[in-house]
This record gives sequence, C-alpha cells and structure tokens, in this order.
Amino acid sequence: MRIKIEDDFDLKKIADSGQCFRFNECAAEIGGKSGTEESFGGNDSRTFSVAASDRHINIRELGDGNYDLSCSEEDFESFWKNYFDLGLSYSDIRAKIDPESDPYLYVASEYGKGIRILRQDPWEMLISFIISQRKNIPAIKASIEKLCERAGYVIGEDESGRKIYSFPTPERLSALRLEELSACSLGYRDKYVHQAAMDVASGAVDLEAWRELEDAQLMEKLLGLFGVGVKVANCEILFGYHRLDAFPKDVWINKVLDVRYPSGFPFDSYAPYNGVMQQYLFFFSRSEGV
DNA sequence: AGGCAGGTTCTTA
DNA sequence: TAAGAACCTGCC
Repeated sequence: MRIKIEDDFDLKKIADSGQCFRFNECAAEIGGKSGTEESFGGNDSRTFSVAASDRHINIRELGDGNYDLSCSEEDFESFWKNYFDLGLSYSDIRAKIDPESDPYLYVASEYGKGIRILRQDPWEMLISFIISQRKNIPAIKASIEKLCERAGYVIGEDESGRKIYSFPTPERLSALRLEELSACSLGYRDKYVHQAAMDVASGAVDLEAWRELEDAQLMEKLLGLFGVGVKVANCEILFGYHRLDAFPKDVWINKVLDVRYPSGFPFDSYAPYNGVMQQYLFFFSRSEGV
C-alpha cells in the first residue's frame, strides 16, 4: 500500500538513531546488469526493512513524503501507524526549541529533523538494551539478529531476499541454555538476558501491567531487574514504554551535557518531551562530535 | 598489542 | 555511600 506523510519522517535517521536495532536500510542492489536499471530514478529510492516483535515490512521511499509499504491497509491502520507514532506531531515538538536561548539544541534538532520515537514493544526493548551495555551499535544488532535466528521464526524477507525472524518470546528465550545465549555473542550479559527471560516467562514480571505504573514506580521496578541500571532503565522507559520525557544519559549525552550545558540542561523548558530532545542531541553529537 | 565500546554488578574502604 | 575493578567479545 502507499501512504503520504506530512510530518517529520526520515527512515534513514530513525534507523541510525540508536532506538531500534532491527530497522535497516537495504543495501543498494549493486552487481546487477550495468546501466539497464538506471531509468528508475537513479539510486535515490531507498528501501528499509523494519522488524518489530513478530511483524515485518519493507518500506520504499518514493520521494515527496510518499512511501510504499509491503503491508495491507488493515495492517497499517492496526499496527504500523501506531508503531511510527504518526498520531503525534514532531514538528510541533521541535517548535518548542528557541534558537535564541538554546542554539545548540536548535541546530541539533534541525540536523535530526525526521526522527520520531517509535512505539516499540517493552519486552523487545528490555532485552535489546540489556544487551546494549558496553557494546557499539553494529555489535548490538549482530547479537540481536543471532538471537532472533536462534529462537524466533521467519516472518518475512527483505528486498534482497534475506530472511527476517521474529523477536523471541519470553518463553522461547527462557528455554535457551546459557551456552546458547553465549553463542549469540552476549558475553557476560548472557546471564542478565537469561534472568530477564525467566522473570517475564514465569509471570513474576509483567511488563504489560507495568504500563499502568507511575514514572517513579516504573523506574524502581526496572532497576530491580538483574542487569538493568539507570541508563538501560531510562531507555526502556523512553523506547519501550514511550514515555517521552525520559532522558537516558549515555557517554555521548554526558559529553554533550558537560561541554554544551555546563550549568545544566533546561529540562523544564521541554517537558514532557525531553526524551525527544535527547534523541536530537544524541544523533547530532554522534555525527558531528560535541 | 592494548584499548575501548550507548553499563552494571561486585568488591572494597 | 562511594569510588574502583571486573566483566565477554569484536574490532581497530
């Protein structure tokens, strides 16, 4: 099906924003017949593979805000529209930034224009961010992909025919032995993932029920999980629970705060959207340096 | 070859 | 309560 999106929406930036790890641009088809395909708008038309829990779509950029999605209208309305958070205006959120009083964030937001905070699944996010500690993004993606291949099932394929697997359920993940988890390059995080899977599969932890908790209570619950500290908990709150005021502080963000906001970041000015601002700062600092 | 990467836990004062 | 060390693994 085809859609048109007027608000901020940049697939490449979202894919590179560090909030999701199974959202990838498909490599341009090289090695094909030389020259014969050139008439199709050159190489401007990018395609992305997006996997979330047990769903997958391919999206092709058609330009001018138009996109071709490999799903039915019903799937789009019932799932993907919400996944991409299309009910919220990110241009309105950016408009809260005053170029005069906060020039650095303003520049960062112009640079990161198009980023949205996806409405991802708390379970997938919890495991993903537990894995993320002391890893770079390619390594995180590699680990998660191995996990999905090992304990998920085929849910589709990308443009180049590569199979895409579902994210493992708590039951399937908890059934894996520690050695099997280790084979996914989890390193010392294998025991964290195992424990989290056991907690959720057993029902001792009910991530869906936690949606009803107050912010402070939710944070407390998350910090009680083995392998979850303040940073991972904030990522879970922002990306897994879509509470847009959460502000995860990683090494990059801390550098930005130290250098650019020595007297403190103006959280009060941007509530309840500090998490969106964090994304702009993170994306910008990673690309441009601080 | 040694250091480091989107942290957290464990161990010491 | 607060620093410091240890931790898997892959990639410079």
